[in-house]
Amino acid sequence: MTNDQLSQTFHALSDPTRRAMLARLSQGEINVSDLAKPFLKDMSLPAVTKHLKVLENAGLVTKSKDAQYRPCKLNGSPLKDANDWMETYRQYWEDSLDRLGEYLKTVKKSTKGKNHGRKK
Amino acid sequence: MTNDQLSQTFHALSDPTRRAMLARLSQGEINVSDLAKPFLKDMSLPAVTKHLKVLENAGLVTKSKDAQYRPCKLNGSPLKDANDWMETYRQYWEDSLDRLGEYLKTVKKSTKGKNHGRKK
DNA sequence: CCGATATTTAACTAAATGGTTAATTAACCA
DNA sequence: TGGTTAATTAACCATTTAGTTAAATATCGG
Repeated sequence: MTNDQLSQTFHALSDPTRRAMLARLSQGEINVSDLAKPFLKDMSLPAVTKHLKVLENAGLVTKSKDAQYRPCKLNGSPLKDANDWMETYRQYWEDSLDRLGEYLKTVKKSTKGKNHGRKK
Repeated sequence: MTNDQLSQTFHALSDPTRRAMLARLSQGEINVSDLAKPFLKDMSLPAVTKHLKVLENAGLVTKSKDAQYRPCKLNGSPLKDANDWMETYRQYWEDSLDRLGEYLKTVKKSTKGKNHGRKK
């Protein structure tokens, strides 16, 4: 995996376990073992710790200390950049009844001629 | 990598080469070797083909046929689900001057007492 | 201090990723 | 037909990932 911020964020989101952890964290702080509980039928605690580490490395989760507990907190700020990146593609998923956009695409295509878009 | 749709989409976005390919594709259809051109100083053509495959598997790119060329087209629709997923976390990255939200977090914390949030 | 709980680290393994070069397939065109 | 271009596939390799079990660390509480 590449280690620029945006790549790390998208990578962290590319796993259902990690997304479920974020979902739980969106309801409030929770320590590691309580956070892990729903996943322990599928994987071990160290496996959960590793997923948590991926989220931490992406900056999506921060841990603090409370006795032997490690309360985890969601930090959404990396999602802002991810969202900004996606925003530039919005027109490509919104129903493209944007006739100007459609028209321009058509024009571009028809100017290509028979040389498959390469120089003569 | 997990193979549910959303995971595949986020995974596809978690690489700068693939994001650059999408950026280029957002300007219009382009065949494989023209799309590959900017990357050939960093990697071979088969490497590009593989990245393209990841984008195809995620449904973000479709290929058609024009003689020996394979024009590639951006398909943004998988980004809709990704965006919808992120949307539910918007409040966690938008500047939280949402005083109600802040207040509720505070309350939750203070009701925990000394038992670290566990049952008696 | 001691035993229990919470969490992390270590050491290992199987499978996936991301790249390579060489070979193959497919279509054009002179 | 035969050479050229476009693209994919095959075979291979190094590194990373995602999991495991077992051991280590840290803090609480009696």
